[in-house]
Amino acid sequence: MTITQLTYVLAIAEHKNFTKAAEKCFVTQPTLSTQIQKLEEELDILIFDRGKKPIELTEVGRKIVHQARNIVNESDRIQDIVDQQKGFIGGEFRIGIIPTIMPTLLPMFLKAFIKKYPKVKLKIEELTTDDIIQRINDGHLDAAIAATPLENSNIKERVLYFEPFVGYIPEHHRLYKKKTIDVSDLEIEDMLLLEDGHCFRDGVINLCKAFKDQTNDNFQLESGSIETLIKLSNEGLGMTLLPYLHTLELNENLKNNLHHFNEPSPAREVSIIYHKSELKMQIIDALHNVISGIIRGAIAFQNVKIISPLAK
Amino acid sequence: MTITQLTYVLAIAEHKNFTKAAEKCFVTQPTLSTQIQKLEEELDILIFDRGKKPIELTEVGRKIVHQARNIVNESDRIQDIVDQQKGFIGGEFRIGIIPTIMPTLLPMFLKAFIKKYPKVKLKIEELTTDDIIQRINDGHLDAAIAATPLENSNIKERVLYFEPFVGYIPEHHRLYKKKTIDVSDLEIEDMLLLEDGHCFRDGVINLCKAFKDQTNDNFQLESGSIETLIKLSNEGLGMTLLPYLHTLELNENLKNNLHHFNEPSPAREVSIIYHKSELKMQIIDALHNVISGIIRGAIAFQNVKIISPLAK
DNA sequence: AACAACTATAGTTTTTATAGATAGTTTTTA
DNA sequence: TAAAAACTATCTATAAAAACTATAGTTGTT
Repeated sequence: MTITQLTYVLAIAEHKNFTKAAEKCFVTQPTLSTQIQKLEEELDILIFDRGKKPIELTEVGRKIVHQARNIVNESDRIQDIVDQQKGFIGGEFRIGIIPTIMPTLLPMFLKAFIKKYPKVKLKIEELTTDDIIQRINDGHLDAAIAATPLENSNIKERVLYFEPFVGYIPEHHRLYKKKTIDVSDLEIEDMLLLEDGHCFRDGVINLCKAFKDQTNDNFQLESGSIETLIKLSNEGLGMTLLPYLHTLELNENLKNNLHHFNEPSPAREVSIIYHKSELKMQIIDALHNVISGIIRGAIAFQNVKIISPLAK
Repeated sequence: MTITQLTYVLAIAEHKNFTKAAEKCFVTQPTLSTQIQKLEEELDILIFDRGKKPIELTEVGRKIVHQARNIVNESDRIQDIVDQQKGFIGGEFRIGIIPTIMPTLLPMFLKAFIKKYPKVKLKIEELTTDDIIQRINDGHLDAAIAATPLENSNIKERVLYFEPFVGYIPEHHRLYKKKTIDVSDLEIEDMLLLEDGHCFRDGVINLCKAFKDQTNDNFQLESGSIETLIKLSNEGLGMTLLPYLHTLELNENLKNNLHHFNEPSPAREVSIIYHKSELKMQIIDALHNVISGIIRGAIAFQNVKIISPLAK
C-alpha cells in the first residue's frame, strides 16, 4: 500500500470514473487501473464495484476511502511542517468567501496580501456558507471567510472582525425620522434581512431569534445581494440592515437613508474558518494578520464601537 | 514521500541507530541510508543530526517523526478495516497486564481465548501502569489490562469488571475479632496498600484520598506483589486489602484472616485500555467479551455485590 | 447492430528500491 | 595514541515497480 495508491483511490471515488481521475492525477488511465488492482489484491477485497455505471464504492470501499482521506491529509502535513520550519509562505491556497463579504472585503486586502506574500497563489471563489462547509470538509477549500459562529465541529474559526449593521430606512418608513435607531425599535414585519446574517455570540445583541421566527408570508429573500436588498427597500418593502462596510460605498443619495444604531450596535462576526486538521496554518495566519490589520484601520477609524464577545 | 520511508524514519528515531533500525525493518542499512536521504532531499531539510552520537533528531525531525507516527498508524488501520469487514480476528496482538492482575486473571481467560480465537498470536507482558501508558502511546502495545480510571486523554478505557477488596487481618490486629469490617474501620496507620490501588470513580467508596495522604514515615511499599504484602502483614506490620480474585488462591490457614467488607465494599475498577486511535478494535472487543464473560461467572457467583459507578 | 464510453490487459520503457561490497568517520579501548 | 570497533555513506548492480502506448474487452445506448 502506498500513498500514491490511496490518492488514486480518492480521485476515482470523487470522479466515479477512472479516465477523469487519471487526468486529475496526471497519469494515464491504465496506471490507475493497475494500481487499484494491486491495492485490491494486496488487501484481498474490492474497493470499487465496476458492475455499476457510473462506478460505485463497495461497503468496505467507503470505509477505505474515508481512511485514505485521513492518510493523504496527514501526509500533506509533512510538507506543511517543513514549510512552517522554513518560514515559507507560498503555494496554492484556495479560499472561499460568502457573497455579502466578498465585494467589500476582497478589494481591501487582496492587493496588500499578494504584495506581502507574492509566493502564495490565491484561488478565490464566491460561495454560500453551506458550500463552503462542504468544501472545507472534503478538502477542496483550504479556508474561507464567512459569518460565524457556525458550530461545526470539523471546522475551526478565528474571528477577523465584528462588522456592525447599519439601518437602511427608506422614506415613509415609520423610523425614517429617528436620527439613530435602537434594536428595540426593530419589527420583523417591516424588515428585509440577509440570508448570511447568522447568529451572534453572547455579548453581541442577538438578532438570531428574530431571523428564525421570521417567516414573511409574502416572499422569502434568499439572495445575498446587498443591491437587491436596497432596491426592495426603496420600493417600500421595509427597512433593512446593511453590513457597515457596504455602507461606505453607497452614493450620497442613499447614504441619507442610513441610520446608525445606538450602542451597543448589532453586528455580525466575520471569521476566517478552516478545517480542524489545521493544514497550511501559516498561510491562514498570514491572511488573518493582513485582514484584521486592515480592518482595524477601516472600522475603528470610523469610530464605531464593536461589542466584543469576550467583554460580556 | 512513501509510507515505507516514514516507517524507516520511525525505526531510526526509535533505535537512534541506522543499523539496528535496518534489522527491525528487515532491510539492509544502506537501504535506510538512501531512503532517508531521498526523503530529506525531497523535503529539502535534515531529519536527523548525524553529528551527534548516538544520532539525534533535528527540531523539524521531531515534528516529522510525530506526524509520521500518525500517518503510519492511520495506514495500519486500512488493514484493520479490511479485517473487520472479513470478520477476521487474528494476527499479532501485544497486551500488557499489571502485576496485581496478571497471576489471577491470565490463567482464567487465556485458555478460553486462544481456543476461541486461534489465529490471534497474543504477546503478553507484565508491566507497571506507567510503562503500559508509555507503550500504548508509542505503539508498542496494542492494549493492556490495568486498574482504572487513568484519566489519560490518549487512552480509552473499557471496564472489564469491578474487583472488591477483602480485608486481610492478621492475629493481634485490633480488627481481628470483627467478622465483617467496614470502610470506616480502616486506619491508614495500620494498613499496607498496593501501589496499583488507584482511585475509584464516584459511587464506589473512595479510598484514593487515604492513599495519597498516606506517607508512612517508616517505609514505603512500592512492590505490587501480593505475596510480599501478606508476609509483611503476618509480621505484624498492619492489615492489608487484597483484590478479591487473589483471596481465592490462599491456603486455608491464611483464608482465616480474611474479613469481608460490609456492602458497599470498596473495589477496584479493572479495564482493558487502548489507544484512542482504536487500532485492532475487533481483537479488543474479543478480549473484552471473553474476559468479562468469564469474570461474570467468577465474581457474581461468589455473591459479592459490586458497586457500579453508574448506580450512584 | 453499431456506436460511445469505459475499463482491463499486453508489451515496453523508465524509474526506483534494495542488496552487497567498500570507503569514510567517529568512538571506544587497549 | 594507535588499533579496533561501531556506524553511516557511497558505488554499482539488479530486480521490482510504476509508468506509458496501444489495443482489446465490456457495457450501456441509440
